[in-house]
Amino acid sequence: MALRGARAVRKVGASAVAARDGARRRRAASPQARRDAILAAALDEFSGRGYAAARLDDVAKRAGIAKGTIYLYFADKEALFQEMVRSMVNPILGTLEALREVDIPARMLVERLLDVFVREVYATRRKDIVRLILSEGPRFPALAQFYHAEVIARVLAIVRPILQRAVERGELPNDALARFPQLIVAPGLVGILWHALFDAFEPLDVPAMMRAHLDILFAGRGT
Amino acid sequence: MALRGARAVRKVGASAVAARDGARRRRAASPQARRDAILAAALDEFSGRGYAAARLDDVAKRAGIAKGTIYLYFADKEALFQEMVRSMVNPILGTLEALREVDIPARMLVERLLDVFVREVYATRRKDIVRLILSEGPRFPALAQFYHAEVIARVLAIVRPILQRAVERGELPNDALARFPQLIVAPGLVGILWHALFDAFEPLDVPAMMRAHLDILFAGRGT
Amino acid sequence: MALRGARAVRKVGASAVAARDGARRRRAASPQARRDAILAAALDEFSGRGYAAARLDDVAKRAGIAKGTIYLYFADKEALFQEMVRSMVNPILGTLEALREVDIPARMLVERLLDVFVREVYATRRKDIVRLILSEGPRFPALAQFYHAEVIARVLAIVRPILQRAVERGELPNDALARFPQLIVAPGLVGILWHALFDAFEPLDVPAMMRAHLDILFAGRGT
Amino acid sequence: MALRGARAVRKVGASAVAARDGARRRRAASPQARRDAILAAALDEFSGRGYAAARLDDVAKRAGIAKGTIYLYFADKEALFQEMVRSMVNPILGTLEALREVDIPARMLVERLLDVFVREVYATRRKDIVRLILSEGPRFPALAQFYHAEVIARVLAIVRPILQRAVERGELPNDALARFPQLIVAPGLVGILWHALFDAFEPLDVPAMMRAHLDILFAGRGT
DNA sequence: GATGAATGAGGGTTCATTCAT
DNA sequence: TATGAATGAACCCTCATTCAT
Repeated sequence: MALRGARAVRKVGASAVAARDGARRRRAASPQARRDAILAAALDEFSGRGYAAARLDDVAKRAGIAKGTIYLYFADKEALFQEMVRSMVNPILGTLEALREVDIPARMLVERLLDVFVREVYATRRKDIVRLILSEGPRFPALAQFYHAEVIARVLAIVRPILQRAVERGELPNDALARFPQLIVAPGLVGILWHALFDAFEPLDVPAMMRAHLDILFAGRGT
Repeated sequence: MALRGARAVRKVGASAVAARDGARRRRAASPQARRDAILAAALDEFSGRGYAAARLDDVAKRAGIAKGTIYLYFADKEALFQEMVRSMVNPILGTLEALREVDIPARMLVERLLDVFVREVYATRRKDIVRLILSEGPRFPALAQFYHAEVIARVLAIVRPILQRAVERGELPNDALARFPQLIVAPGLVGILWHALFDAFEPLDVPAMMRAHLDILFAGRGT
Repeated sequence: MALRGARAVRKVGASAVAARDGARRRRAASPQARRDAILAAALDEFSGRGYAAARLDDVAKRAGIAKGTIYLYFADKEALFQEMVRSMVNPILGTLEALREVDIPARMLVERLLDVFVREVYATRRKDIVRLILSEGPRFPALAQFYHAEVIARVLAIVRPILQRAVERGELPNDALARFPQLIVAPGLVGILWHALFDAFEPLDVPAMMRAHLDILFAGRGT
Repeated sequence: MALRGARAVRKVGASAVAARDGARRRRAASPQARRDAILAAALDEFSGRGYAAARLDDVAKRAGIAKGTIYLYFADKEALFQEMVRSMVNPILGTLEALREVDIPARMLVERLLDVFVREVYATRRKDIVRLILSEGPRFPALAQFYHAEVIARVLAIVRPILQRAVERGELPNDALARFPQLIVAPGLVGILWHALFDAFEPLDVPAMMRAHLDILFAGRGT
């Protein structure tokens, strides 16, 4: 108590920019709004430092709340992390269902898929979520499983039959894509990772790369 | 599991000798051998837990040495990490140079590239290095820069002119690959990440996917 | 168990209403009734976990009120604890006065005392109060003093002259009991503590032990 | 580091008297000596504050070591507590065996028992151990079981047959003590608890009380 | 060089207490 | 008066780093 001044010193990392303590908040934020603020702060901190190095102290500061408040909304650090990821992934699941149109030409399907990816993932904070899943997934099997079941498997289930039919109809030169639809989004991952790692040294025009990717997938079959 | 057991009290008494089980013999290992043992142990621990969660204690145990010994070879945890990555990346740089053959058909170049990737990266511990760079790179800009400069930029420099020439000669249906050679290895990354994240739920035959990828890149142009 | 479950996130939303299960109805309980409910809940929690480990949160849940309400009735955790003890001790003080009958034979006095102990203390929640005083007393000198002044000293003041007179009249073989009347209740404490600690391993028939104790105190002097 | 001065302030409780930080210790204390120092400090802190309220920080200061050092010798706070209790109880187990003399008169046995109690328990730190077991036992069933099995049951096993024989030989006026040998030590517990709770208000001559107890147990049968 | 006991800053988590509603 | 979300000090425990041997 008497030490307040001294103890308050403590070097404040860059992530503490948003700190706003000292101000008696206690404003009438709805529980949902407060939960969302914590999730948003968590996204920043987790994607900025990685799960292990992120500090709940910084999450709290960034969310404009006290550290203990986090525990009113989430059981612990791990739960906060996983729920944050899920909260970012869930809204896109509906979008995926919109792709489920049986009689669409393969090319149109792939175009839509890449378009959704660029606009809903690459251009948003979701690209950080994808990076977090790729980085932390091995330590959070539940999360990897969730992402596989809810996103990957679902997309594959939609895409595979359509590509298969396209192969049978001769719309595709071979069955490569039908057998490995993962190839469709591979450049998307490269885009996300390149952006996080190498953009400072050599920028990459990811949307243009995605279009080039499309040109390759449907080469010579008219644009 | 064996590592977990360490959570019990580290008995300080005479029984501590037995704690060094699994350790290499106490023979007078050459400094180089000892350094290599530390690097090998570091690779295991870092790729198993991630940088932040890896414990130098475990690295030491795995290397069969005392914790303090690590500091005789490396300045600190971060230096160990970075030097470990570099030590894994360096040996492949020579292999890359071998690709520098001016007058090679584009397809053959790409085939060799993918082959090198599968055999020298995907089938080895280097796949873990790639994962570590992708995961930890944002926190280690020096490492990202190193990897970009020594591997990425180098490969691009080799590949781009050859693809460019192939385009000019009409060997490729469009210039997509020449403009974004990143597309060549994109499936490789997917392979590595899928293997680490989703193989338990849905296995993926990565070599087969790479061949399928090749089929797409050079579709209709004969196998 | 039910309390343990609380460790999960305290859901903040609408579902919080259901969290008040087991709680008394929301009728306009009189302040006295509410105070009593808190005291009863406090007894349960304090005697179950000890002072330091008891959580006011759990006291509130058990009393069917909100945590903050406790502070409308008690200054803080310590005050709640001390007042709870006092509220349990006070009712027995009258009973003690009933012992103050000047011309009673020593044996009858002791019999009554032990009988009161067994029926009013050992057979009731007051045994937990005694345990709490014994356990926490050193950290709550005010409580120890209160208990000594209100119970111990009072009983001693009643008992001593009667035993003294019995010695003088030759009704007792020696003055041991007159000098140390504490010996009368010593087995009572053993009964309480044994019950709390060792009953699971070796049950003890405390009332029978108290009768045996009486046989010893007045050995050979007829039942 | 830069905060050293400021951080060092922090109100220092009475229990920190033995603190000696600042002085580069690292002297050649044997592991056993250091372990013992921790156990001694733990005894002080636990018996002074109770298990829950004792701070490992204070234990460390009192032992003249850093906080983390405790964890080199004990798995966690609970292990420290339990091992401390066991380390205090174990040395007396041999003494108990010395009581195992088959053909000893009942009175002599009881005298020895009470004598051991006064000299080995009441007059030593072991009285605090007994208090801790009585206070914390319900929260540490393993400890209660250990104490019951190693001390209580053992003493009972020694004492009961001898008392039984004494009853058969007519050396005792009744079988009360043979059936409830707990009555022998009951005053001992009262002595310990009184000392901790009420000595400040009304001192109690415990050794004298034990002798008076003996007078009662063997009343009229000669001193 | 090698060791590993010791250090102590750091961070996750708990919970008594406050106070706006 | 009653509520319970919010607060933040306190405390257990971990682990990178040091250094006497």
